[in-house]
Amino acid sequence: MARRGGGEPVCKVDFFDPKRVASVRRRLKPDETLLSLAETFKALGDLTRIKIVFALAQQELCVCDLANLLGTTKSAVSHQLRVLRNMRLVRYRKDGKMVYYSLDDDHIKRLFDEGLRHVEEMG
Amino acid sequence: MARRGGGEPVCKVDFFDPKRVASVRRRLKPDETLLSLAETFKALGDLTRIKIVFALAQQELCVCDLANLLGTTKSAVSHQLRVLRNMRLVRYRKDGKMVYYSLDDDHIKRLFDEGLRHVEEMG
DNA sequence: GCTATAATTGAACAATTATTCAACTATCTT
DNA sequence: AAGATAGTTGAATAATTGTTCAATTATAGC
Repeated sequence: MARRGGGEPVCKVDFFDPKRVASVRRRLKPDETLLSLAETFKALGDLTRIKIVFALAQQELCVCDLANLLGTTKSAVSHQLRVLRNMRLVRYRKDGKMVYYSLDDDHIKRLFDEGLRHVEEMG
Repeated sequence: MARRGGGEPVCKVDFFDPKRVASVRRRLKPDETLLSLAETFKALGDLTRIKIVFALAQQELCVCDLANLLGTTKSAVSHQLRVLRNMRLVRYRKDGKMVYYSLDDDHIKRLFDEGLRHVEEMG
């Protein structure tokens, strides 16, 4: 998001179908819900994080495993895991010094698979 | 993405489980596929675009309708529609001066609904 | 207590992004 | 042909984002 200036937003629309618009507006979910939804998708909208999710869909892994798999640092992975944690996409358990991550629930795998199907049928 | 400097990437990982990592790496999809997937999710990862997708899931709308619904300009909507078009999330048909947009296929609706279910169960 | 290792965190910076504005194309009406 | 309207596009800019580096926390073994 990136609004400019401070002026009030002006709707430069010349013509629209009030019936169509009203009908959709009535069914529109609250901003709060849609924002959470957008943020969930955004959390999946990065190559590194998608790889993390794919990997965790196979099996539980520690931060070191992920860093090695992705060829990056533990720090970078940890930062990205936080994004996924914030959106409740992954969970973790501690075992001594290690922290093992896994997908939070089956929704995530279904979401991932549904997206993959779209991409693979896109050609 | 935002790499800094020019040095070669260094893997600062001290220890990892080679068996686990190798097993996951073997099943990892090609970068190209995962990048498309990430970009698809990224296209859905914005409040304005999520609202557009939600609206189009209800019914076909023209750019003016969308601009009015979202309280923004046709220009802003048009820019965002291009992002969605690029990822084949929406299609359009022209009718005179008007351009009517709709969701490209049922995958999109399922993807959206699956995400919504996750968010609404998140609490 | 001391050292080593796993992971997290905050600051900094380059890259990316969303909206605005202005200019433009295309289509309809007269 | 001229004027009006629907939509697209490019440039500019403020905000956001991902990785790196350095410092820190927490646990294990000696």
